[in-house]
Amino acid sequence: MPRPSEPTRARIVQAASALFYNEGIRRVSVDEVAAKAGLTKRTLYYHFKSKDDLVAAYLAARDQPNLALFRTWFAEAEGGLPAKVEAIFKNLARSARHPKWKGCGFLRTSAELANLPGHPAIRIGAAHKKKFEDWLRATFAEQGIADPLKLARQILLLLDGSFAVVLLHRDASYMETAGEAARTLIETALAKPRRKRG
Amino acid sequence: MPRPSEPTRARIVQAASALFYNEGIRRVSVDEVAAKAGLTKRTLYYHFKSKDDLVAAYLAARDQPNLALFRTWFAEAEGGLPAKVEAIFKNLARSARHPKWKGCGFLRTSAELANLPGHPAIRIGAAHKKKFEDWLRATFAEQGIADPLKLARQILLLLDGSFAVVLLHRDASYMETAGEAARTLIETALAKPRRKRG
DNA sequence: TTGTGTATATTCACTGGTTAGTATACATAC
DNA sequence: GTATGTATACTAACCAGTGAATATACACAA
Repeated sequence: MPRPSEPTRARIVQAASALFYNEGIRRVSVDEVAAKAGLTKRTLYYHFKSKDDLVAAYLAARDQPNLALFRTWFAEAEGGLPAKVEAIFKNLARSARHPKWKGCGFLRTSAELANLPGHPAIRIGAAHKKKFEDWLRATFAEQGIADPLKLARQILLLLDGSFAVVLLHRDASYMETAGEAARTLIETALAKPRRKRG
Repeated sequence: MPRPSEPTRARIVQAASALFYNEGIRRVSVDEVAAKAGLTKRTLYYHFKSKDDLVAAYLAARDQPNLALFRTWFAEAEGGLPAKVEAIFKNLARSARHPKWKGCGFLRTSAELANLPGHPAIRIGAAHKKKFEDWLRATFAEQGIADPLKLARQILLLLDGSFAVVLLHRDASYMETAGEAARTLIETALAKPRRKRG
């Protein structure tokens, strides 16, 4: 087992993240990543066995920070469940108004690599979205919502829909519209009987 | 004014559409498109001034047929407004279960070209989605819904969200879940007073 | 009917640049 | 003196776009 040089590896992932997110995966060459990381391509290939491997590392590094951000926005919001979920959308809208914002890296990667269904990076993206969905589901279940998985998936659909739509139109207000829809769905679910709907 | 050779041009767009949709825009070379169309690259460049021009033509060719399909699904569905909108999602789920399905070409293009915000192809995609949104808005307005634009945008968010999520997970059942959410939102909007909500 | 000019349409062969990945050698640490 | 880590220099393929020549069709004059 080789002991990997973590600072170097981390520096490469950081450079790759910035370039892949800003320019697109197929647009960015391994040479560019190496140059941005301040080392040669050959060194990069010492730490990563292929470009695909590097792409997977780029998304893996985004997994936990992204989830933590969503959880923080939820936890710090005032109000009940609908307001706390809607706060995620409001915070996301604020992020999306930053000029460097370019959508969701996981979704954009799955769109760009749609011809390679089993690609490691796509698997990491799918796992990331599943974790978010499961966190929402558990949160809804705690609140006694009748079908927490379905509601979690509907919120996820609105969230990922707003990533896609805002990227296309460059109009972050769609995220607030999605937040209102999420609020409506949650309020409707809360108004239903706790066990199973009839 | 040159008289363009329409059959040749159409054949190129057809070849480009299949390749760009299946493999991704940056993955596909102009040589591949020319080969698939049965002519040389130089001939292709007689009909299109650049690859970007060809990408724009690929999406422009999908605009009207896609909209017509949605309108047909809506028109042919039984039941009231919620059921007719939900029918769009059900039909989309059926399409998405086809093994060659790879998401929404407009959204995937905007994801792949996110580093080129003003790209002609992105403009065509944005216009396409606006047309769909406006058709929904007009339909909702006819039914006396209080805020038809907001509801239309929420349905669009669910639709584009299902494109993104189903592409990532390769699980078309998310489209049916999105359809249920759409139904809930429309039923809630129909239950509200017709003019403005208080 | 035949010749000729012109715009449309197509091909071959090429350029200059880029790309993922590698063979080999060298450095550094312990 | 051996593991780890870095750099130089290279390959073989690919890629967007172009220069120059040619083929085809059709209008119109002789």
